[in-house]
Amino acid sequence: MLSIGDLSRRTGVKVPTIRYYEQMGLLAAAERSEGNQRRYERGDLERLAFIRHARDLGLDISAIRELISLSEHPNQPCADADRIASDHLKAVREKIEKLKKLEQELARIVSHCDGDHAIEDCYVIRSLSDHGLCDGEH
Amino acid sequence: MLSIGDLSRRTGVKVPTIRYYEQMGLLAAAERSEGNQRRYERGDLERLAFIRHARDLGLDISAIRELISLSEHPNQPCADADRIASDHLKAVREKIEKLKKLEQELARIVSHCDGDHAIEDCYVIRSLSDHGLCDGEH
DNA sequence: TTAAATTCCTCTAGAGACTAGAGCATTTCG
DNA sequence: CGAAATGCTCTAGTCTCTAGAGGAATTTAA
Ligand SMILES: [Zn+2]
Ligand SMILES: [Zn+2]
Ligand SMILES: [Zn+2]
Ligand SMILES: [Zn+2]
Repeated sequence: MLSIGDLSRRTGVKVPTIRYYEQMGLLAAAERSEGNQRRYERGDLERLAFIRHARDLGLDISAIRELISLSEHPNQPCADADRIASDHLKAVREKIEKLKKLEQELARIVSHCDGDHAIEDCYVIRSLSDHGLCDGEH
Repeated sequence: MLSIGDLSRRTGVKVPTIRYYEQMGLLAAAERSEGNQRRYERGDLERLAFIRHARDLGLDISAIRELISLSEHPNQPCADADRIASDHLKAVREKIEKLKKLEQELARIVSHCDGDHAIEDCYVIRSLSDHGLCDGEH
């Protein structure tokens, strides 16, 4: 039986975060010691590692909740799990595209300023005041 | 004199957001009508457009607050403004790098699953359970 | 065995950048 | 003049945690 601190050390998930996941319904409510402290076993360790890995890949809590509930029906088809992952991949790609546009615009703005003149002539300030100076939309 | 709704229509910033910016100290507290409604003039329009553009470029409230206070000292050197923009550009680039790693990993995971088998054999679920199947870190 | 050190408990609040809604007041238009 | 549109303040909710208060349980060392 592991304490919440043990679980935390073994998974790299902070103690309050573990309690938060329990509250959000990702982890089943743990058994308790006589003194009301949480006690975990191997299965909880695995599930928390699953959650952690999914979070690291950027999935949100509700997606993880779905994935967990899917994984509890091993004989069902995996189409839903596939869709969740594909949707997330799509969202990540869209985010990258947006950030790339920002990056281009910001790089252009920064390149016009050598940091060595007065604010009133500064291209950084001027281009923030006037989107007309930008190349694209954002 | 413009009402808050006029300002909103002309800048594309929603009314509650304008009030929020005032509360955060980005916009000066507006003059008021006899009936206590906010009244704006041209200068406020320009400042709000500045804020909006900076937000669209991903700068956060505190960076914008700094930029505004810098722009009120037109004769000072622009090194600080330059630094704020460069730091932000750097942060955007780092975010892109992280997302690209996620994208690769997710694309790999999704490509191993055709969505047409049982959950217990599903590569999506298995790779979430085991980071060892991943190519890189995240 | 007992005292000290560590870990644990619950609950509340805060982060960031808004957004939604309640309940009421003012302004505008026909 | 009366209805519709717009405005006001205040509170609470979004999301994923994180920090802290105040107190209880557990572990370690003397
Ligand atoms: Zn400059
Ligand atoms: Zn622009
Ligand atoms: Zn599959
Ligand atoms: Zn991984």
